[in-house]
Amino acid sequence: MKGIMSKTDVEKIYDLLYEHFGPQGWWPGDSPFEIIVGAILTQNTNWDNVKKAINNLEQAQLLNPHSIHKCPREKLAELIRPAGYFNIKTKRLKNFIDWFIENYQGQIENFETVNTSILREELLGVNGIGAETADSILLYALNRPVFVIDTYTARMAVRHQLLEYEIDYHTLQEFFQSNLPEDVQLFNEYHALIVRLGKDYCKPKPKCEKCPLNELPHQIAGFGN
DNA sequence: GACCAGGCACATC
DNA sequence: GATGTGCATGGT
Repeated sequence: MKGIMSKTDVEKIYDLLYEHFGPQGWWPGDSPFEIIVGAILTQNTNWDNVKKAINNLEQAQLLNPHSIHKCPREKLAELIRPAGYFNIKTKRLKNFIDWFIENYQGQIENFETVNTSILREELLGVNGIGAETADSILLYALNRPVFVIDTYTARMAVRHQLLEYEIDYHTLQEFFQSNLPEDVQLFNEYHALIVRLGKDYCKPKPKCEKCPLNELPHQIAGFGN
């Protein structure tokens, strides 16, 4: 995949975002397991709604794999209702938990010996876990050096013309990973900053006036997508 | 009321 | 292989 920007440009974007927004402190969550639950619940959903669902789970003492495993679907669905798509997300959460307990005894530590690309394939094998959710789990819950792509990333790439063509998930991921040092903390902060950019400026109806990326050399603000 | 939010699987052509 | 659709709550 051919990017029209240089390695230093990709790092320049990071610098601009970091200067503008500062550290984002991702992922919000107190444990790897909570981060995984959040990653599933936040699919196509506002994070504020996810927080309500996670609070409900915490109040019900369900923020651990075995408790969710034993929890009836109806009760689980009711607790995560604020996160939207609660029926499908109940299935997805259960699918993950079943796999996690079956293969790893519900122990996060048991992931440690598994190669990242193998683990990624295994996660993708769970119905309801796609590329972004798998990568979010790998990066934010398990500290693996995997760059997370989301709708904001794709939108930014189009708006700011990072690539000449092909903006599918894998291409975008390769673009960032091949132009950056393999650094978990960098990947963590970079994706979080892109989401912040998306929320503040790179929206479906763009607000480009004060976008920190206006300083980019190739920038064409407000077009695309 | 319309639009949007830190996707994904599945149906259909 | 590409494109369309269902899933759902809550804030702006």
